Amino acid sequence: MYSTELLKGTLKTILLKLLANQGKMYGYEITQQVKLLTADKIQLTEGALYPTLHKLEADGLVTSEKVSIGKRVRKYYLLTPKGKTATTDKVNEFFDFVKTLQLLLDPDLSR
Amino acid sequence: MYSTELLKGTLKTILLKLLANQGKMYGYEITQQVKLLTADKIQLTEGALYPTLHKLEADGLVTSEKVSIGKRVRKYYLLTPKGKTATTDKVNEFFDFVKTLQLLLDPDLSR
DNA sequence: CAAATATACATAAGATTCTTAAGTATTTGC
DNA sequence: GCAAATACTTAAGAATCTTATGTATATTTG
Repeated sequence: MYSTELLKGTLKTILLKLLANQGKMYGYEITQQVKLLTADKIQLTEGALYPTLHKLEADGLVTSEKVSIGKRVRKYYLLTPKGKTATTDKVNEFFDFVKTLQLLLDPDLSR
Repeated sequence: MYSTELLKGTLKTILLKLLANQGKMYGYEITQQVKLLTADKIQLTEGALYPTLHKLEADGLVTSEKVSIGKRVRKYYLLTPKGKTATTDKVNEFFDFVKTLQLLLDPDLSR
């Protein structure tokens, strides 16, 4: 587990990219996928996840559809066209940022 | 320039590593170095920088010494032993985090 | 030489984003 | 049947950033 201050600023990017890869996902599924894919190193908390999903929806990057499973309701999220563009932009920006940070944090690698 | 939410969580790491590389630096010098080394892509704001330096000092990771330049006073910061350990830890943690995020953001690279 | 720009630090108000916590309810496994 | 897992929501508080303001000295430039 990381000192989660690192997660700040990358949560939206993670969510968008997962949706881009998987088509559609619901909140709980996202937490499990992230836990699995990162070998427990990143564990999303509900208090961060759900408000962020709502924000993405409010910003028009995702839409949601409710699906009843028995008496329970799952809320699936999927990317809008605007969301697809945003995903590419944000992922690129992240890797660019990392490259830039390497100039500061690891001068040997950037020679 | 990046959507600065990415900077969150990495500012302390940047400051510590710069001090580790350069021995000692003062605030304004840090802003200029970062601007230069990142080709203007990262520009630290004073409102973020100075409180963070104060925090690092309060946490015992750096000490400061004031140096008079004419009538003006520069405040140099330098790492404590505790700060040196923290620098290594934080830089390692950052690169580990990036590696983990690649599992999520760029599945092709992690095969 | 006056005005603009650069150097240098500090801090407060507000915004954003996270953690922690509490609440509600259904389903599965033992 | 009871614990754990599934599933979503929201509120209070903490942390970290931006924007803005304040103060002051030094240098550059027209």
